[in-house]
Amino acid sequence: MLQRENYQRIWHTVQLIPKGKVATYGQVADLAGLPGRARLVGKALGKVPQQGWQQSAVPWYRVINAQGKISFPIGSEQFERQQTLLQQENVVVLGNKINLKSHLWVPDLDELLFKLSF
DNA sequence: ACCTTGACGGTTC
DNA sequence: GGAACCGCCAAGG
Repeated sequence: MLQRENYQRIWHTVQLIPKGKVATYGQVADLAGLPGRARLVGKALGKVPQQGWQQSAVPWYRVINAQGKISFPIGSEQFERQQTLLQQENVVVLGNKINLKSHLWVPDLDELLFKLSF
């Protein structure tokens, strides 16, 4: 299917997010060559193979929303899990606020040119 | 085939 | 800041 191709692009892109950094859904969508389709990123992440809470090849937890917040209801199990995983990488999460100024991933030219050719 | 539901985001007020 | 609105589109009912 074609949408499977989109998911692959998204997963591939998410894998490039370095440890200790985060990216937004919209940013990932853009980098994956799917501008304007941030919601699709959320969907794709929910369908990551091995979708359990154990470590997957795709660091889904490094993706947050444009407001710098975790997109799960505060207090939910998923919220806690994501927060924990982020904090394990020294990403500061205070009151569901992440400082994008210091933690947002800014891909360098090398990555844009060679790792993502969409 | 129609309707609803999202791990969203930008614009506007 | 925050809330309302709209655009987005794959899945599931």
